[in-house]
Amino acid sequence: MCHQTGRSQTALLNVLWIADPEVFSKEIMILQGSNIMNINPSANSHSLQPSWTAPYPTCDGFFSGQWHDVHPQYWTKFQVWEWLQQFVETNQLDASCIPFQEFDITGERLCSMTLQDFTQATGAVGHILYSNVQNLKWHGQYGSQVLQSLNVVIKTEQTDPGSITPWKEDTFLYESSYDDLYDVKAFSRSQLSTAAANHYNAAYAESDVKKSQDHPQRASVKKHNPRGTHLWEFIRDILLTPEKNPGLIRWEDRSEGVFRFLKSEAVAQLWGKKKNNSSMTYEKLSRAMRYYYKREILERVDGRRLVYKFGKNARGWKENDS
DNA sequence: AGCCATTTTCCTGTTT
DNA sequence: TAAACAGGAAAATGGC
Repeated sequence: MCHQTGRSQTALLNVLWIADPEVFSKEIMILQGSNIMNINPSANSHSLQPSWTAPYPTCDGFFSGQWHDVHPQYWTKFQVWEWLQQFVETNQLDASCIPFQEFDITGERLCSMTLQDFTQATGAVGHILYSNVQNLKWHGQYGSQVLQSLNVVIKTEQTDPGSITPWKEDTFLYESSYDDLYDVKAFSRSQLSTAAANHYNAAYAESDVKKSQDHPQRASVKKHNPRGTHLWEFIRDILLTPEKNPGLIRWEDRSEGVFRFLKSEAVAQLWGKKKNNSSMTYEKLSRAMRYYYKREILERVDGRRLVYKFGKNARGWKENDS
């Protein structure tokens, strides 16, 4: 298979996990929404010089004219490339995994590619790319805003009507119940890598509101819980709540409580935001995580970067826990 | 005011 | 080489 970084195993798992096209398209849309993607081809490690040279039309509106607004059949070469780049980004793959030169094609050609074409071009990742294209071809939301699409996708995940408010631009500002008021807009626009953060902040702030409304006693501060929510609970809650977790942390082994940070710095930023600490980093967050080993809230997972496992003193992460 | 749990910050060294 | 991991030390934080 193609060359990968040390993340090869987990990257593959990641890809397989994300095979659910609905989840995948949601992630794409969320990430796309914050320009997390680098659309400068020269910055890509592949240094591909695509044949398209026309500058990409400027987006005055919120993401108008980008690949997700258009049926893949009508994608330009740039849009195909953009979609691929997003795929790599979302899955934290090494860019060398994808032979970009094989995709110097228009959307029309892309849509005509068979599964075999994809697997020949990209190996094991091919079937995911193929299914994503098929999904976009037949079930995509086009012609308008990402946000509209996002709402649709979120609605499809909504099992408890009324429990989730669709995420909208104008609902960025939330009144949070117990720990802070997120100026999500100001925060997320200024941070790296945080379309994820945008979405997360909105969802997280809202669920805090809901939690305190439903369970006022839980919102009250418990003994020696100086900051309202412990770090491990914050991490757990991201994992347990898909709408809070647009590709930030992912289960590696759900039943064993093994999980992996996908966007470690973005999570740190969010933790910092929650604690009103703009200088939080993954390095500092991870030090706090390591203290949990001794308390058996976490167990070590040797040899796997960014991977942790809940320990016997961590509560509420198991599937049957409420 | 002081104690305590829980980080946060900083650091040096090691591993991947 | 960069990023992540390890863990000591000390400071900060905020509830009790």
